[in-house]
Amino acid sequence: MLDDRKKRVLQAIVEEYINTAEPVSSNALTKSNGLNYSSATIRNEMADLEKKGYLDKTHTSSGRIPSEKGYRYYVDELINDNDISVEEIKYISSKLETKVNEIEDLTKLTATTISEITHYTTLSIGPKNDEQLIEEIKFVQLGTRMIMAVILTDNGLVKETIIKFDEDITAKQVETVNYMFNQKLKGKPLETIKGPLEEYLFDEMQYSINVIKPIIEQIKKVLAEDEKIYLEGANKSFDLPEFNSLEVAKNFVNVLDTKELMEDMLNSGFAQDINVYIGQENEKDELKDFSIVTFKHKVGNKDLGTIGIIGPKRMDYSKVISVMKYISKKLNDNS
Amino acid sequence: MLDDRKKRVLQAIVEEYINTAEPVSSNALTKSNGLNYSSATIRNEMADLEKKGYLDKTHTSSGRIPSEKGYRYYVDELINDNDISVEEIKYISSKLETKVNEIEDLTKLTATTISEITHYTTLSIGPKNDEQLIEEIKFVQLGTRMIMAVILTDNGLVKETIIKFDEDITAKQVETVNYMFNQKLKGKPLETIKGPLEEYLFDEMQYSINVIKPIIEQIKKVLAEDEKIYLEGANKSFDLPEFNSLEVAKNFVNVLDTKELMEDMLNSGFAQDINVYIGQENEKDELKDFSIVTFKHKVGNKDLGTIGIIGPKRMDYSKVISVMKYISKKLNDNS
DNA sequence: GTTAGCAGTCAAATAAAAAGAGTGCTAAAA
DNA sequence: TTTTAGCACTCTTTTTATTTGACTGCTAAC
Repeated sequence: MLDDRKKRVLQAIVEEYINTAEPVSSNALTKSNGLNYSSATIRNEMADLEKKGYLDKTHTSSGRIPSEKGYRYYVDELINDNDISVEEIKYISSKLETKVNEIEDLTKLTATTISEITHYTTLSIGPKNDEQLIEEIKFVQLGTRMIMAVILTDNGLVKETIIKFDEDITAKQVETVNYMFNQKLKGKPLETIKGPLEEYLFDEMQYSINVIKPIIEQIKKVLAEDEKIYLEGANKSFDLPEFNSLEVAKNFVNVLDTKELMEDMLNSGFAQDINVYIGQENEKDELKDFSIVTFKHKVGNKDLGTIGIIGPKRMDYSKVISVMKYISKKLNDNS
Repeated sequence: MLDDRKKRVLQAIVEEYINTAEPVSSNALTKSNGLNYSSATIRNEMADLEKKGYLDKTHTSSGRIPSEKGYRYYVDELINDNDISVEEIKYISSKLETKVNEIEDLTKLTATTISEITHYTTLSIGPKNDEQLIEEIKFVQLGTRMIMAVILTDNGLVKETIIKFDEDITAKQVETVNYMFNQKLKGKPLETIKGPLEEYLFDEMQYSINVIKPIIEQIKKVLAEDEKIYLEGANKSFDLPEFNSLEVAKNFVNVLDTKELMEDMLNSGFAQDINVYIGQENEKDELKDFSIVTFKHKVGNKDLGTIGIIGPKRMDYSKVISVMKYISKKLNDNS
């Protein structure tokens, strides 16, 4: 579609703009990137690229900036997905050696690492747990009126919650509950608990409904609770020139303060493990000014959670994607 | 020190400025607050108050704004600490009826409520736990190579963590560990665990040092982990005119993104249960543009955590303090 | 196909002028 | 002695005009 020189011009403009945040002039390009043509020639190419929709102007006599279509073409066709230095590789390796006990901690650690290398704001969320299978539910008595429920899944997820009662609980009761829950739920997907659990548990346990009811309520509540989203490096974005616009800055804080938006970001359709959404490609209006790169974090087929990067459309896609790919490879090699 | 009319003028200026965010002119005051004097008279009073340091001007011919000394005087002497409407009382009551299972959840709930009523950004942190006494430590086997430790304190705090091993663990070992830890730690303050625990546990348990060592490490790690700080309503601040200055906005995001600053805010000396820090009164430079109100949240003598409000110096101190006092009273009455 | 060169465009920076909100002070009134 | 009317003066904000400079588009020559 685009001939070779046009591709080179487009790539040069995108990369220059990512670096400088200033509209790129024909003159600026003659010096760089092996584009040994006069500015007039470049100007002709630029005019063509603009006509085709890959470039925009901020005003009639300004330099060019990439359009969203331009960024998209760059991401799909021109990107260098190995844009990662030796130092960065070293840094990532050392970070990933940290020992963690819970899955979510690994995802958080990865998110932090990405944020540190790319200088963008990252979000992370633990694995979706609905499909995970219940391996065991343990009930531990913590006091005369307090027990703890611990749910283990085949994926290594551990979820625990405390349940308080208005009356004393006997060890026998805990034991019965323990037996009953495991009897009914072992091997079932975690989402079973979210369903009408009462029905088939109550029948058999009429005798201690006042014990079992608060348990079910609390467990449901904990599982229903929105997953925690971890935010890393919010202030980093504010050093970018885009955020000198109060409107953009406000919008950004608003996004980070609105859980639904963040969940939406992290859960948008996953054609690939790495997905890029540029400006208007985001469904939510609030995100139209930003680009988002999501990264489905997994080892083998085991889902570890999702990491999202949010930044300006003028994001360093090469760097971001390179880092994600490298981390993904590294994690899978290690295991 | 200040005669009655001066107090009334100062109070009117502070309140007017809190409402409008605009320098207050002598004219604006003649209409309000039962100050039935001509603007010239008010001007004379204002000039006096300025000479005494309670007011500032933004330029020679501008209206007046309160100085930090002015705000301080207002907070100490002129404030109405019952500035709370029937609707607000209803709202708070309904909120506080929500059943919560963990202390931190109550503190979080309270923080959310305060944020919703005052429209300021709030931070909250759970109770300091160092002085709490260990009531019991339970070890629960979750798998052949995984156990969970649950620490209960006299204050109702529950802290749990997972420990993974490189080799299989027997039920007998867990039992021994259980016995040993409780033997040594029951009734001791939680901070004991942070100390050189190994010394007197290792001696007696040489035989299973490879079991006990990872346990100690992990428990220490969990307790050492910085307390989680919950943030509520960050974007609310951005609607305030103060935050139209990019510098202020940036500073604010920076504060909220820097854990140490937030911890500092929440832990500054507690002469009273409610403390107000106005602008320069804050120790940290980064907070000099803001006012902070901290609220030591407790029932009886039981510490439940701390809540902090951060906003511009032009904060509605009356509202904030009234809400805090009301919640405090309410909680203590209920229990 | 490429390039030099020039006219034309627009944003950004600088300067000058006008409008408006308030104060401080003085002298008169209460 | 306290209060107030009124006016000159100050300083910000808004508006308008002017200049500068970075680019482009286009044409004609290479």
